[in-house]
Amino acid sequence: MALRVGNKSSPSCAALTVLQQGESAVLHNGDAFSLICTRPDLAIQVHILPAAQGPPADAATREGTAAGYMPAGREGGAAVAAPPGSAPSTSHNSSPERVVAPTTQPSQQSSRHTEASGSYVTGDGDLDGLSDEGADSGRSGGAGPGPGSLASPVSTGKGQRGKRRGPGAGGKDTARGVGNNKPPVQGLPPVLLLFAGLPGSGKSTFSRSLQDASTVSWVHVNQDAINKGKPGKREQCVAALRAALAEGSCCIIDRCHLDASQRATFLELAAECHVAAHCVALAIPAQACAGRVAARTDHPGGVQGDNNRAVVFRMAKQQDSKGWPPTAAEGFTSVMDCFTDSDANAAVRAWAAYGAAAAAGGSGAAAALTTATAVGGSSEGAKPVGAAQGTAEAQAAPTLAMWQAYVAKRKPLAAATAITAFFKPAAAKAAAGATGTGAVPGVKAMAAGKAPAASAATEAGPQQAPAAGGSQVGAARSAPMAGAKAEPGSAVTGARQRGAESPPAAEQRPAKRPATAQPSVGVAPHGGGTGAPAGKGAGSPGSGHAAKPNAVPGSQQSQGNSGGGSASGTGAASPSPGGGANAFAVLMKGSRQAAAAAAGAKPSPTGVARATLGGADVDKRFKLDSPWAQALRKAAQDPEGSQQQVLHKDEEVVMIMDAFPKARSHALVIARDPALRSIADLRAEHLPLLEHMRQVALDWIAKRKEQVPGTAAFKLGFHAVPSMCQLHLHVISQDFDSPALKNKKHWNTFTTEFFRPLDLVLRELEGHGKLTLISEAEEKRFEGQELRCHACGLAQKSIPALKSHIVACDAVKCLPGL
DNA sequence: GTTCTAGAAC
DNA sequence: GTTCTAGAAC
Repeated sequence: MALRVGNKSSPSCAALTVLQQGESAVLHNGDAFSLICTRPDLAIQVHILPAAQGPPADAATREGTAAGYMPAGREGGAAVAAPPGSAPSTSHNSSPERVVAPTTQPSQQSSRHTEASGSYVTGDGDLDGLSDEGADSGRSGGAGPGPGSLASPVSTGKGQRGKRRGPGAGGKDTARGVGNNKPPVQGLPPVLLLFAGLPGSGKSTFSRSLQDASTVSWVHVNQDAINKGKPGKREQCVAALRAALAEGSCCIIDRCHLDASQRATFLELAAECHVAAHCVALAIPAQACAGRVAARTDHPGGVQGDNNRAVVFRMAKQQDSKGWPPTAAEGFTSVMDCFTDSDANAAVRAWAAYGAAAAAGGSGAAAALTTATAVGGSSEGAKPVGAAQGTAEAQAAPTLAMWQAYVAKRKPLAAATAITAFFKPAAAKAAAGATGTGAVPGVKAMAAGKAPAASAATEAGPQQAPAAGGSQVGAARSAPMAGAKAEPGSAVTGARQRGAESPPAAEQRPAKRPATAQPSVGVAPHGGGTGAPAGKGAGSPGSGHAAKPNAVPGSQQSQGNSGGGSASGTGAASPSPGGGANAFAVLMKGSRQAAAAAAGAKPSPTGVARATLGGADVDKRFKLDSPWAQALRKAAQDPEGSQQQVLHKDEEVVMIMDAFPKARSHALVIARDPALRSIADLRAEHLPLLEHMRQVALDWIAKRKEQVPGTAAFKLGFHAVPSMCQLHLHVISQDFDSPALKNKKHWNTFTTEFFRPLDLVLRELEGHGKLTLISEAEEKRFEGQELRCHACGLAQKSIPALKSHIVACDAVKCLPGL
């Protein structure tokens, strides 16, 4: 089936390419709607889905709030109950596996999982997951507490709002796991819930919240306290879990689990016990985790205090190479990605619902189906997926459905006309094989370089196994039960098997993209790939920016706006089945206008959409009218007249060296459009320009690295509050070795959230149509933050001390970046 | 954005 | 003595 849409460089065209190769893709057309395309059996289906509603993810993490989840039901509790039609679940194959892994959390989590400090090794119980070398180096770093500090007598039960958990009525004293005094529910299959996340990501808090909120028996096993309240061995955890599962209790295994091999241990256990293994990945930004670790005083493993900040940052840098993020392909029935505390809250609520119906005497399976129906769409043309009713997987369906509803709600906006998800439908391979349209080389690579693949599927009929339904952009990713693999040859199995092959290698993921402390949101699964590989040309289809719009306050004007030509109307509308060419027509009809309209942007007389905050206001806020602030504007207009070396010049941009470089290599790519005075003027229509700016920067970086061997990694980004008029992209090496870097503000404007990485700017523009400016309070906070090494996180007392540290810091040499 | 200055803090 | 901060001026 031949469909021609757009041009070769358009994401939609790329999607069609995928379709024609037997793949499926999910397009998100700005704010207006999402387009789901599939061809599981070579019969292309196109569905226009209403734009998901709801506010963007909260800014809790952006603000660096401490862990501590709100009680279940507080934060839109009712809303997550999957209002009919509100969640455009599209499911078709049961296990759309993400092909692409995240970046992200961007930045904070990248690189190899090298050494961990002694505190981490013992404290978080990953002793068996670390090399001796790593452990040793960590210990030598002195970042962690000594063995003596591990003597915290209390296990995971401590701090539970005053309640010391004891053995539950149902025999919760499983080894040394801590139960919640609730009996196992007859007939409710236990599940194993594996947590993964950095120290300080909130794993234990999650456990306590879940144990409190749930009506069924949950046993919390934490290696930090498995040995009579002290850190123990993995084997002890396994034994405790085995016992608890045998008793019918649901179990939580609370370890960092950044390493896939460590997770495998517990997946094997789940298989052995014939229970489903689910994962909750707490991908909270490392900066926030470090802050929590620094502040806490009651960690049983002693991973606490200011000295352990560095532990978090080190682990964050290392986790990619160890198998982060967790994927359903590993064997998890689902993976929930939590990027914010709100996400975690929702996940708690979702898991607290597990077994609720059964506990109340109802039918878990019926509840599952009911919930699934609520979030599912019609099933025209979709084949039912093998339901696993009666299994833990089926029982978990309401949980997953709630999560999917939450994800759909929290992520109303995805990348404008960008492909955000790929998966191979089960039938595609077979069909492709039958018709000779199998995937061609490059498809997987393309997908691997793209944004994080959200769970995507086509239709989730009421008769389907709810747990199998992937959400439109859900962060819950389904996979087969660890202990009950789907039948060979089934649709489910096919998808899963391919999924298992799909996760890109760490080096393929965009983890090396500019790191950032941007703790916003998270919408896209796993932090979303920040897009195409750094070297990818601007013409690459769907630049692949992760569908992870920043959770920025004040950007809710787009909420509820599914218009822009979408025939789907309001968010409550049901997905439009079929659609076919019409859908594509709508897709291509003014997607940009739709996005702009949704973002509330109004075209100016010059055709440039102005910020909601008027131009004059922006200028006043940014102080762009000062005479001294016009240097870059003049350079844009008259590059030759600039005193700075012109590195590049074309009709759209001028690149010059920064007059006061804050690193050995520090240049600016300046937009020449006079209408672009600052980032406040950016709109979705400027995405191509930004891609061009990126490419110009990348080209220069490549040359620079040849000229200056040993140059540190580069990052690209904008200052949240620019001082100089005219939009300019900073291109800066991470050595920060420069006499012009003199004070705290200089440092923090490049190493805190004041620095807005290009990737995140692109993402926000894709998702929201414009950028949300930080408040003056945030501006001051960022500028005034204490000095910390951007690589290891250690605090420094002064700029001279910081500079000395940077020179000696090994972590600087391993910094991710371009 | 910068430099310069003065005073405070270490 | 060194460093930081704030304000003024550019």
